[in-house]
Amino acid sequence: MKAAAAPTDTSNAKPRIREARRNLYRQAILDAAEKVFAEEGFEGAKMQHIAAEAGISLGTLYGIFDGKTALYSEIQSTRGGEMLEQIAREVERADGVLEFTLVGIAAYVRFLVTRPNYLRMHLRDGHAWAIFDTLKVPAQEEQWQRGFEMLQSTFARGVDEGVFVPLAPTLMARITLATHQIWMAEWVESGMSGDPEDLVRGIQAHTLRAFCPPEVAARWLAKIAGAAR
Amino acid sequence: MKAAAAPTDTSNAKPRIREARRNLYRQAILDAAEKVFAEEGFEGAKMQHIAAEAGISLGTLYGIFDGKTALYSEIQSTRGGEMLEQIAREVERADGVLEFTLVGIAAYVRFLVTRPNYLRMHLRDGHAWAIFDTLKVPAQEEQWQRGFEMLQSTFARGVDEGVFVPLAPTLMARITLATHQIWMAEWVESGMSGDPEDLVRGIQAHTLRAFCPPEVAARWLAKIAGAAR
Amino acid sequence: MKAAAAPTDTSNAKPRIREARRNLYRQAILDAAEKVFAEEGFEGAKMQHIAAEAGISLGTLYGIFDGKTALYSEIQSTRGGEMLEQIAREVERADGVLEFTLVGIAAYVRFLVTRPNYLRMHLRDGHAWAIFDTLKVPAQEEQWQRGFEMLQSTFARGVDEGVFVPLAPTLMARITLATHQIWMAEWVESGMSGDPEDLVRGIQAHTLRAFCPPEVAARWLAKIAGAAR
Amino acid sequence: MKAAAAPTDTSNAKPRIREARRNLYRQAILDAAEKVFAEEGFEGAKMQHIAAEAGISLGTLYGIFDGKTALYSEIQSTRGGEMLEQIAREVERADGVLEFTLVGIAAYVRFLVTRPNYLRMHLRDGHAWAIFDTLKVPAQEEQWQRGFEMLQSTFARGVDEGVFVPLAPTLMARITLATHQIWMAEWVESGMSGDPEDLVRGIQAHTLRAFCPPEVAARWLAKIAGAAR
DNA sequence: GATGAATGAGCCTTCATTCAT
DNA sequence: GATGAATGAAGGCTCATTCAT
Repeated sequence: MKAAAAPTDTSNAKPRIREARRNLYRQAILDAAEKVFAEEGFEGAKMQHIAAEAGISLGTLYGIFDGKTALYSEIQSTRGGEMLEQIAREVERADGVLEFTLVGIAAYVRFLVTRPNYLRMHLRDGHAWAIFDTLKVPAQEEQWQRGFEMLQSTFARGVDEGVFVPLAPTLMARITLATHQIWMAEWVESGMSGDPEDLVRGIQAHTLRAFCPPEVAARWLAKIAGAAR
Repeated sequence: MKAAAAPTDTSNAKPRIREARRNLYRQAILDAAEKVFAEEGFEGAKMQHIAAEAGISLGTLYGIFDGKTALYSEIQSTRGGEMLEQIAREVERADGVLEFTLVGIAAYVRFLVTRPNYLRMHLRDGHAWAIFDTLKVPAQEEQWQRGFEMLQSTFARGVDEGVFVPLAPTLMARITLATHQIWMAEWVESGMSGDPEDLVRGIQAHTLRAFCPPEVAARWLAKIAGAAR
Repeated sequence: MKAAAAPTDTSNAKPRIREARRNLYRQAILDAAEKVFAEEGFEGAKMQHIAAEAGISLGTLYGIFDGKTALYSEIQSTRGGEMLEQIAREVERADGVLEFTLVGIAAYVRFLVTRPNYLRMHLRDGHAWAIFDTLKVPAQEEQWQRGFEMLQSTFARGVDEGVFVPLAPTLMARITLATHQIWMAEWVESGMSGDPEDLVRGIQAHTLRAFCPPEVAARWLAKIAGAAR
Repeated sequence: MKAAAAPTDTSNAKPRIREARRNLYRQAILDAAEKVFAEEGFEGAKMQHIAAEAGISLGTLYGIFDGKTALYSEIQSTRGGEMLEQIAREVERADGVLEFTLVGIAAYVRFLVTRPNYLRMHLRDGHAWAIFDTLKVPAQEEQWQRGFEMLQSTFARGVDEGVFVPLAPTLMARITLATHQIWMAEWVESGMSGDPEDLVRGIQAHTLRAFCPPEVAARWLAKIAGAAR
């Protein structure tokens, strides 16, 4: 029968190829969804719109993701994981709590700055991450838990070592993130045209001023300025 | 002739009562809506749900407010206005830029802490106020513009006088608000049981550390600690 | 108790007075409804609007009429009855079938011309009266049946006497009415400013031409022209 | 490479089929809507009802038409256009103003008689076309304007040539249409069982009697009677 | 009796999701 | 596997009608 040769028939494709195509779609969908969620928000985003943006059909989309929520969830999970990995990778070569913190900030900002759509989704969620029961999907929560713990424990250590003023580490972590977001929101608003490294230094400086005892802050602020020269 | 008593005459005292009841409903609706918006967000909120929460019918709700957007808008407008007024009233007796800032922070926090539902709506909006084009209703924008200008110009003055480090006033204003919100989010999350005055002092201290030169920060931190004793 | 003297209390009014007031309301409502139905059509008309136009409350309106349909029905019934009565009164002094017809036309037109709102309702209904199953209310049907019979039997007699060409009397009656309506629609459209007597003569002439044998038409057209001098 | 057969390629023959099915639905919807509008009127018609009548779901209906008004508009526009075209086509072979008029009448009647639902919608609108500002949709107005001009200018020419009595062409056009409608309403009411050609001849005869000088009318009435033998 | 505030059924429309082709 | 047409549940809003004051 000639049916087997119909253009859409892929039943004789090797599993490897099938998997590869599936991953291709997956990525295209995630990219498209990120863009649409960034522009329209979760409720405003239409599945049809996402499928069109990805250049596939609704059916294919649903064949790969279970629904709108699952898709959203997946983005948060994937991007969040990537972000955490990248941060973890970069902070490895850091020496000491403060350098660890500053490098982490830089990694975090650099990651988001190169993923503007995810950044915009992130900013849209606002402080949702700071009040966990308003998060749309559990995946977000898990990621944030992991990231938070990393950040929190760093702050806790820093407080112990005296490089940070005595504040609740949780609060410090949240404020740090919120501050980052404000800075990046401004960067988005101004057309994403500013130099991301200025952004990094600005946030680092602010963090030092906000959380370190004066003399510690002064020392490190000088270092940053020196590096920027 | 006693024409004034003709059957169709309603000019007696009725309007007063009518008005009173109307205001009663109005308030009940606003409270209910605030609660529902706080819990479900704008898109997730259902008019039917709001009406039920207010203990009235859909028809009555629509008799008083023009629709979902109008209702949301009204809350933002009213609460936003109240908040700005309260802040303006309290900062009047402040002396100097820094005291002005600290009193303003206290007023802002105290206002929101006593309106938890509005606070939660506020936190839901997240940074929408920081990227103006994502605001849902014009009323919100106007309010924020006014509030922002107040805050910004204060920071600008403070930078000129040397009580603040040299940062862009817009950024300072946004960071301040974001930080407040984080602190309050944590307070909400912990069941709204902590002493709001601790909240006030925490935020004030953080603001001082983050934006003032060390010696200025030190002096005022001492003052705050003294007052709290 | 002083309650008995409250302005809206009418329990001690004499039945005569009560009846009189009721009729007063009745008329006010009918006038208001006629106007609103004329302007907005049946579906577009709002009971609230009608009550306001009549200067009374919705409750009073519903105390006197059973609902929107009943109100509409009542107008059709009342106005239709009035119209038929007036026509019957005027044609009494007519001599012969043709004069009877011409006087009837005049009476019909004069009636509607002095009730522009009812006329507009009438025109809005279009040919509803010509396809009985689209009539909104039974009252309309009864009235039209009576009026139709009058007109039909006149045409039937005229056909017998040879003053009309042989056509189905029902059809003749309907065409006559439709033609009237067109003429009046034009009059309404032009701002109701033309002389109604020109309208009467125009319609009479058209009817003569359309339904009489040539020589009969010619004779009566001359009479009409003569009367108009 | 056989890129044309890639899984996401749909450029084959599918669009043809899709278009065909779409047109099928389109027609089914238009038919259903025509019927429902005919029976219930515009306001009374429910979209759910139309979808059910067409044997499809609401979603599909809305996928093809933008809404109730658009659907109504489309019917008026399409049917009106078809009618005008058919009339224009048939009157082409007419010779002289009077034959032109008679052929036009025949074409108009024959068109509506074969589209009973559109006819009933048409009759429901009543004289709306005679008072343009009551038309529901712009599409209707345009169609009527075009048709009217055709009819009017024919009457105007006929008046000039002396084959019609001197009456305002606008009025003549309107009366003609109203008369047609009455005749057709009767035909509908009687179960649409009468011979449409009788209808045509009846209306033609009436038009001749109503608008032509006696001798002209006599001559053409004889012609019609001859043709019917 | 008079009022008009209150009710809630019902309608148009959207969009996440399914499934026949 | 891929498609996208088809589905229908659900929500915002209106307005005829009722009934407590």
